[in-house]
Amino acid sequence: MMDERQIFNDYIKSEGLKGTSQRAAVLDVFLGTEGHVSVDDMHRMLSRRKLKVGYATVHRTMKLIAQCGLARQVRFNDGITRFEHQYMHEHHHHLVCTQCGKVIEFNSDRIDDAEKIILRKYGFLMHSHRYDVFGLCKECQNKKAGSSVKSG
Amino acid sequence: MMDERQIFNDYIKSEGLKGTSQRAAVLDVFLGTEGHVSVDDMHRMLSRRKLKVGYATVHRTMKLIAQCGLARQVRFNDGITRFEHQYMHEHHHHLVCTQCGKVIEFNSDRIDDAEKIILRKYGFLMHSHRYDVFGLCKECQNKKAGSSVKSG
DNA sequence: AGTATATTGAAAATGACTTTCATTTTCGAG
DNA sequence: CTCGAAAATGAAAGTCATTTTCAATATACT
Repeated sequence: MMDERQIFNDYIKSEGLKGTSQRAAVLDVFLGTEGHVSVDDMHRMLSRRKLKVGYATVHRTMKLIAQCGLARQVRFNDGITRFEHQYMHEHHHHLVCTQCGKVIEFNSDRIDDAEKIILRKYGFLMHSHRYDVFGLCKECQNKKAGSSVKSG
Repeated sequence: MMDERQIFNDYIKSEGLKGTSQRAAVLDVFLGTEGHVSVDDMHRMLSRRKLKVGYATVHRTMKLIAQCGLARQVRFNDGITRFEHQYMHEHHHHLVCTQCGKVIEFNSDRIDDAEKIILRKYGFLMHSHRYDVFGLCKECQNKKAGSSVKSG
C-alpha cells in the first residue's frame, strides 16, 4: 500500500517540480481533514497551526493534490470549490442539506448499473460524474415540522 | 394549459414587481431558445434582435425566470451559469462531452427508482438533483482514435 | 394626471480564483 | 559542500462572472 505522501512526492518529481515546506504543510493538513474542505478552510487550518502559507500557494498546492489523484474537486452551488479525499475512499455521491449544509455520502449499485446502461446506449466514454441531491436532511425536516406546530 | 408568459406575469404581480419591456424581451428570447443558454448568450441574442437590455438586467430577469419555475439553473464545471427550460420539459440529466462541449440529455427509470430508495434510506427530502457525467461523446472518441491511428 | 415605488443600466464592487514578478528556495552537477 | 539554473513563493494586481449602487426613468395604483 503506497503512502499518500509518497504518491504526492512521486508526482512532484515526475513533473519536474520541487518539494517545499509549504507543499508538505498543505498536504499534511489536507490528510488530516474529512469531508469537503475549501481553499479558505485549508488556509484557516494552516494559520491555526502557525503554518504561514500564502493563499495563492494553498490554491496551487490543492490543485497539485487533485492532479496526483489524492483529492477530488467538488462543486455544489455556492460557487466555492471544495476538495475531498479520493485515495482509498470509495467514490460516492452526495445528499446536500440546503438548510444546515450537511453532506451525506451515498452509493448505489443500482445507480452504477443504470449508468452503465446509459453509457452503452449513447456510446459515451465517462471520465467522471457527479450525482448531487439537494434538499432537507431528516433533522432539518423535523426542526421545521416542530417549529410550525408550535407556532400554530 | 397555462402559457409561459402568463406564468411569468402572474409571478411578477404576486411579488409586487412591475412589468417592463426589458423583462418581456428577455422572456421572449428565452422562450425561443433550446438547450443551455448563459446570460452572455442571452445578451448576445437580444442584441442581434436590436433589443438593448443591459447586462445586469438580463441577469436579474433570468433569475426571475428561474424563480417562477420556467427555467432551471445548470452549472457544469466552467464557472458559467446556464439556464434550461423547465416548464413542460421533462427533467433530465446530462452527458457532457469535455472535448466538443456537446450536452446529451438522458433519463432513466432505473435511476429514478434507485434514487427513491436512497431518499427513503436517509429520510432525505429532495428539492432538486443533478446527475452529470463528463467524458467523451461517441464522435470525439472516433476522432481521437482516427488521429492516433494516422499519426502512428 | 400624480405620485409612490419599482426598474434600468452604467459603473463600481464583490468574491473566488489566477497570474505576475521580484525575491527566495530547492536540488542536481561539479 | 557550493554554484547556479530552474522552480516556488507570496503580495499585489488582474480576471471574470455576477451583484450591487444609485441617479435617472418607467410603471401602475389612486
